[in-house]
Amino acid sequence: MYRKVDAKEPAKAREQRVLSFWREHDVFRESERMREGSPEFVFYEGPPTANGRPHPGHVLTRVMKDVYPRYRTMKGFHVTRKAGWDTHGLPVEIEVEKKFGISGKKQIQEFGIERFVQECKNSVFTYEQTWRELSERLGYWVDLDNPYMTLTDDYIESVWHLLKTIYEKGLLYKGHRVSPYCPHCETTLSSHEVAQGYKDVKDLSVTAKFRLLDPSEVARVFAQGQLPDDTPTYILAWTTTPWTLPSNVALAVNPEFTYVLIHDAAAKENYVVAEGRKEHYLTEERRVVTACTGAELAGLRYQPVFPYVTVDGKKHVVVTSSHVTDESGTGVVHMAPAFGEDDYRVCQENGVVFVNFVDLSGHFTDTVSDFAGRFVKDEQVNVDIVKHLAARGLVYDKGKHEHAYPHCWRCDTPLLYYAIDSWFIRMTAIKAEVIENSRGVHWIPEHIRDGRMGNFLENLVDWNLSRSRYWGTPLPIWVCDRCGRTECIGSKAELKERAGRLPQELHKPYIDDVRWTCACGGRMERVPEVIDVWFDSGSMPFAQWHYPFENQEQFHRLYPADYVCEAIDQTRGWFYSLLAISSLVKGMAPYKNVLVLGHVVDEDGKKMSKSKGNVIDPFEAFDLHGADALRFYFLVNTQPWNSQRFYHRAVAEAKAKFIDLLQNVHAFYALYAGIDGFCPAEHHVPVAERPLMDRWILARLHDTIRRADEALAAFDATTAARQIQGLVNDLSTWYVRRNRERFWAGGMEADKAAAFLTLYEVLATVAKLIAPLTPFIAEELYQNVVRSWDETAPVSVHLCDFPVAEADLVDERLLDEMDWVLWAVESARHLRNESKLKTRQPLSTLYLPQNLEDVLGKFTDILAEELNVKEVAFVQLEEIARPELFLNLKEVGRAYGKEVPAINQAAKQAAPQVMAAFAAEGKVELAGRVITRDMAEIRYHAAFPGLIDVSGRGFVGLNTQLTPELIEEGFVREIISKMQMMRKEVDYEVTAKVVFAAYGDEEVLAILRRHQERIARTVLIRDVHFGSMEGDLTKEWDINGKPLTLTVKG
RNA sequence: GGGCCUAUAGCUCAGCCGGCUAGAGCGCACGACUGAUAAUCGUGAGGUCAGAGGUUCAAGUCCUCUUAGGCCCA
Repeated sequence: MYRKVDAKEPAKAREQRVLSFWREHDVFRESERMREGSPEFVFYEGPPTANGRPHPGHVLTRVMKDVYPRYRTMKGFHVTRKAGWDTHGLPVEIEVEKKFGISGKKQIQEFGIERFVQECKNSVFTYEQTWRELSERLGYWVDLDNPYMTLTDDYIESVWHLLKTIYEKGLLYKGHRVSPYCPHCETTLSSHEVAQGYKDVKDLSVTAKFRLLDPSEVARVFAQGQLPDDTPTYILAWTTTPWTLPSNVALAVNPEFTYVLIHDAAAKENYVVAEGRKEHYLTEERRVVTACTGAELAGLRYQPVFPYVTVDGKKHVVVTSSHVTDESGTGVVHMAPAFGEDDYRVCQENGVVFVNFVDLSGHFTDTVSDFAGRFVKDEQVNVDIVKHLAARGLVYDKGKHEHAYPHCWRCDTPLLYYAIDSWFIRMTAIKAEVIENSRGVHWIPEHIRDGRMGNFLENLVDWNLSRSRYWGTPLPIWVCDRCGRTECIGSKAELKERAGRLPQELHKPYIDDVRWTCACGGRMERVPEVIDVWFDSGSMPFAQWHYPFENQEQFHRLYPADYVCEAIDQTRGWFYSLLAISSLVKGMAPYKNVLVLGHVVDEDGKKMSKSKGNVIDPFEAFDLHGADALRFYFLVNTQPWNSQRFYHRAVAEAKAKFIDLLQNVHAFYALYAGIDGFCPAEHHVPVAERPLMDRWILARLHDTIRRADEALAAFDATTAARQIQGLVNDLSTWYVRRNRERFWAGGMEADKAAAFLTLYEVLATVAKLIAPLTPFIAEELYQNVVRSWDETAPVSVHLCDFPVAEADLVDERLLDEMDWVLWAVESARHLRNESKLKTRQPLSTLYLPQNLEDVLGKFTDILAEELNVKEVAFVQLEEIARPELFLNLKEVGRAYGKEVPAINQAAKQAAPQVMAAFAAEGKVELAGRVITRDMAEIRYHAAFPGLIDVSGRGFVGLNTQLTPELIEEGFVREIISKMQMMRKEVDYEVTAKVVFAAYGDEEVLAILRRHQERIARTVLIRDVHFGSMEGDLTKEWDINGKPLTLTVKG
């Protein structure tokens, strides 16, 4: 009935067996089914993208995502675990571009948008099988057969519904965003992409002259004294992008800076620059006339350097901005709002007009009549622009400027900073609410709340929703080409009502063909953008159920989440997008508990990345150590929000210290329970009637259940894992080791039954206790220990309830007392070690403090056996030891010099009360000198033949005097030990009786004869033959220095 | 440049509300045990608690600054 356990079986084989068992009995689904109707523990799965291979970090995430749902299921909750896939976005497009060797929008258009989009769709699930396998091998239970996928029409429709809700609240608006932009690929680049493409280049730079208008105003600001009011005054501004000058609409100065007015006597004109830059603009001909602050310059109007900006509104004025520095140029920055993020912002803040004279391919529009159609980053264009200015006397200076400028990582084209039409969600309007919602969330670790997330929300900006790409959820906004009327569509039904038809799918390019006629007679056409993929994933609480079009009940039952978990980089990613959308639509946080994980790093604490080549393949780790070992390592190693080092040696260690240890105890139990055909149902020994050791390990067990339960309830699996590891370690290294003999006693006396029952109860409970943490070994243990005889028990450990700590079994006092026992054992072993007398040599007496008799008295059997002594005596220290006041001569010498000999003499003769006084007060007077604690200590010497050890907790003494009887017994133990080793080496069944033959030293043989019966009983010997014999194994031994040759035969 | 986290033995980590001589595992050396046996146990060596200053009767722990590393963002 018990399967014999091969503790050396590779973990992979064991786990494969468990996996097929789970499949066969549909255990995962059953675990959900059996809790239907129970309170819901709501878990949201953050969707990964399946077009890349999983990384060790994904293993950690999945472990932490799995543990708590499993735990809660066992605690009686229903946990819906719907998988999800994040399918849209630029990374997918780039994979397809790579596959077909194309790059950039033009080539995509040549490739065909329909074909491109279909290829994206095909590529999305490239690694789905690998991800499935990862989940399965890891024992990550999630419903991969009914996942939500962001690319389905249902999902998109739900997202549209959310967008329309936001639109109707007036929070969705169109603006511009200045982004790094490649005019060749006609796409914006992410900061990551930009960072890849910096190159040092020499660009033409120019310091242009902007003539101030309104001489009277200028005269008022600068009290320019004797200079005629009509002296032309120019503000100087330096730029490395002359092509932006035709779009100039303002000049920015720092309001805090001082600006000086420099008069050039030769040219009879004035220049304005920041004071911090003035030395670069002074010559013999020039002098500083006067100065004013940047703030005072604000509002001055100037003559535009090009005539193209004709739009009505505020333009060509001096504005202020604190971002202006005086580290280069003139301390004045020319503003072209379409071509710089700061420019755009400053112009917006100051109500200055917006113009853009460069088309999407980077060429001047017709408005710039002198340069129309020319590419702005072309060097000659910039030269021509400068010449054009120079011809009109508007160039102060020109030169070449070398700087790092970003280039497209794909096509090497210099990037433009370029204002793109963008749709925004006005997050700033609900900022206070978002912050409040976040503050109500239980962030784990807590510092995320006010730290990373809190700071991020304090600096909240509007959400730039649109992406001018192809593969994504289309922004459902239609605009009339005549009257500009806009409409946001919130469902397929609405779309059909407007357009009279639906596209074949809600993706580009199909959706772009859906048009209708506006009330004004114009044509309603969709804006070209798709949306940020973060909006997709943040919509999942709604869209995973196709809410509100279907599954209203599911949605309401499963919102908000009790638990989500991702790595820390999701703070501004998924955690934020979920929070933002929920706050916008529902006015509340979408989750209650958020576990934020650290990153998985390599052995040296470096990030694992493909480029460094230090990524450990998760599958290799599964094969090598097994999923349980991986899971346990991640759980026990450190709290999961710290970064975790991951390397094979560390996982192997976790396996050895927990999985293997437990499997060893399991093997031990299976072996002897098998031999005796032990069936727990057939025996009953009340716990109160079991030996102390049994009561102790049960107390230890139930104490651990309580602690582990508390920890898991608080999302602290690390503490739970550590508690359980401690239990398993005590079980193996103390309980089983100390009680082995009870399991191989003959028959089935009450004591033996108690031992079996106790070990059974512990193992059966541990199986359930570890089920959420290490589900494979838990199942293995449960099947063999419980299900092998109890067919009424649930089919799988994962269908069981979590163990309940029984308070009356947690005997705190007993736990405390066993701590003292272990202290005594350790101290005594230390003495054994010092005495050089091996444990097989019995000794007469172990001395322990009398005041511990109450605590240790009932454990004398255990102590005597463990330490192999005949007697445990509880005594006063003074009875067995003599104290000595031992001086630290170096310290005493430092204080009292040549008086040391006299003081030392006094110390050696110190009366007991002197020593008692020193012990109590830490100082005493010797030979007229004060001896303090740092100068002396009290040492104890054994007053009996043996050793003594005195520590803060108490003392332990070991009598090492040997008698002939003790020596003879030592020989017996030695002979038994050698015989057992031989049995093991031949590998007889543990119950097989054997024959031994012996010859050698007469004294040893005499001892063997005298104790033959006892030896035979212990070693299971049928017959001892004195002399030589043919057998299975013959060995020559050294028995305490005397030769003995043994032969064994089955 | 801003923010967050981390720093304790050769390595990986504990260390509660500030409180006895700062612990564990691994590794190393030595020893032991043995019907779990490529398992197990003990002992030993190994510490500037990153550095400096402060608060306190008392600081690894609280405060300030510095240094180094990691992460997020500009």
